[in-house]
Amino acid sequence: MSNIREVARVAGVSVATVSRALSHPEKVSPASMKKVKQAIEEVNYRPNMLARNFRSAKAYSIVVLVPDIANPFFSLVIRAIEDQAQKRGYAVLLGDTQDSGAKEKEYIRLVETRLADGIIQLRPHSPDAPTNKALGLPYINLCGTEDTPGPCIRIDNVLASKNMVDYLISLDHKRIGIITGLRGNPHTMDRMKGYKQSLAEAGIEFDERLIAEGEYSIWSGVNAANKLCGLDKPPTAIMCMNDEMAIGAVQSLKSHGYAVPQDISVTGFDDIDYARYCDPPLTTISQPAEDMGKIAVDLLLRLIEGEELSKEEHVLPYDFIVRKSTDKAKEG
Amino acid sequence: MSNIREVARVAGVSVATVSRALSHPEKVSPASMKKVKQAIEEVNYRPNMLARNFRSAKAYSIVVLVPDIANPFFSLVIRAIEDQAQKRGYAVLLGDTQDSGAKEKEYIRLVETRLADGIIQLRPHSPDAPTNKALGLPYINLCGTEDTPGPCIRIDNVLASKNMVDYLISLDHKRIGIITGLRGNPHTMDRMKGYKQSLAEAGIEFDERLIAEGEYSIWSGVNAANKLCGLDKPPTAIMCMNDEMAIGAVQSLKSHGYAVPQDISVTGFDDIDYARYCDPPLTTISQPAEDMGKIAVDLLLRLIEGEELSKEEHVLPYDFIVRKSTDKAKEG
DNA sequence: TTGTAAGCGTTATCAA
DNA sequence: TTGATAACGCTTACAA
Repeated sequence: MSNIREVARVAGVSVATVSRALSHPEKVSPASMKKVKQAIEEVNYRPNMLARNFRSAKAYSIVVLVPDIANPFFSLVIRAIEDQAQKRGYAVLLGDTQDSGAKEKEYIRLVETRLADGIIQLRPHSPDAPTNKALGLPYINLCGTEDTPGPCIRIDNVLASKNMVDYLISLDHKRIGIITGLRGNPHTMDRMKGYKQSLAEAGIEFDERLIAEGEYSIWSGVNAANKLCGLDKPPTAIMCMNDEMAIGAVQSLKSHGYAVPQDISVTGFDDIDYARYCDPPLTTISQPAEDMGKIAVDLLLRLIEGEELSKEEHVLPYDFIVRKSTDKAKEG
Repeated sequence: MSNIREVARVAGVSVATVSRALSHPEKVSPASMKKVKQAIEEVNYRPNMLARNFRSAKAYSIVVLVPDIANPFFSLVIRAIEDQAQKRGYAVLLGDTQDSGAKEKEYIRLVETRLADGIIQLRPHSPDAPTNKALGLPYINLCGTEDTPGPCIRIDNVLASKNMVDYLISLDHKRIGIITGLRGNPHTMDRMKGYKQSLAEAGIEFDERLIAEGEYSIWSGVNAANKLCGLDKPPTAIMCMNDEMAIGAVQSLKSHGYAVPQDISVTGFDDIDYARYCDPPLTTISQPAEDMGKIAVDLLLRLIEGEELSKEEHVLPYDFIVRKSTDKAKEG
């Protein structure tokens, strides 16, 4: 494979001139430029970026850590990250952790060993995650919560959740079930907080029995809804902490003979593509996935370029989307 | 940041010994090993992989080109690719092309400039794609068709499609509509071929009017189904070339007052997660996404390591999955 | 504007 | 088993 020396030889100039022609064209005379270009053509030269990166001590790549790339909401965000990163000249290293601390660690090592310049992590902050010990590395948290230390980009989950319950209450619902994520998950805690706030404001007593724990998968939504169906007095509305669980819940309710929304209203969270096409289409919260991804990249690159952002927080607006999965409560 | 020289100095050995201690531990005496390990701890040394890669002229990373990461089937495959690549010591650079030739080119350049060692592309072969001109680079095609040149991993789309139509015919369907992808797409062509084969074998005449063109999105499935609904004699079954279009079709049929499957049967392709949870759950073809991803990585690494695989083809088995979206035809 | 040459951190060759 | 040293391809002072 041809290298810069070869080009210099063919062009009849020095390697420095070739290097300059490529990186700082303004510092090279038109005559040299032409010779260099011709030589590059002639020997079919492709700069060795491995050498350039090594020399400049930058990898021009960022790691994106995600618990599961198959989650449709995450893949939307990642698509935006990839796009913006490429525009800014960075490659995206995909780190699908599957919630494994070991995998997470390996990706952190990529940054420690200079193979990547920084990390964007999609998931709420967790105090015992390896990413916390790697502090000092350029790191941006995406989709986190208020408790996330360092720069983060998110929506206000408490508020969004409260909005949703407020809306259900405005439809005269009083027994509002909730299908949560795992108890310790910060999203779960935030969204639960909004749920409780809304109930409290409306003077509705909080009822422990109306809570069913899931873990953000469709299947867990089915199970949780089964549990709520089995109550003496099932809820007239169920708020789910994401769309997948809502889709599972709807399926479960139907199989138990309940019509959605006539008998029971169901709501989701995230507004993934399928929220719009399932039956009935889901009332849900839409997070600005594309903006989040783009902002995350821009912020991370500022960190990589040495800027200090100690606690920059971007709380983005969300959309409240009403579709057909919610209706007036049957009973007063 | 500390380097190998620093470690050598602290350990009181030469840089060569430190390097060997890390890469070829068996060539180092226990005594030196111990000193090196201590020194590494002491100065908190992390090898600079940028330098290692440069020196060894390998990036230890592969590019995965995908038309759209938000497609659930692709994300399943990518998850498997990431997992296997990490196990083999390679990083995955995500290239979401959005069907843009320009983006595709930039990722090919990553390989040409040594920043990546090879490419796995998820999508059928297309004669005018930039990836074809980049021949000579380690390249594996995934989810392609029979026409794909070079090593590829796929299922037999013609056969799978024929199986599906055979099944519908066995349920007494005779007017079987088909919602296709874009006409020129090799998957579309293969699956259409299977459709026609099955009809021909059953002695059912091919009817141009029963074809509706989509482009593999939910929305296009809605549109295509709208068209089929408008026929004088709508089909009694509709085979869709992927699950997304099937989900869209089901929604359209319902909104036109048709019950699925009582009035019209619908089938999908790919068996994405939602196929199982939509209403009704889809009869579909399941592709072995995980095996495909794993095999692709193993094959690509063989190419990267210099092996010749000129035309290795892996045609994997698929599963035929019967769920509730198909039923006996109403009329004889 | 151009060329010479040092140096980035590692690995590998060779000699001891 | 170890150490000295050249080399990988590029960028960039510095000198001309």
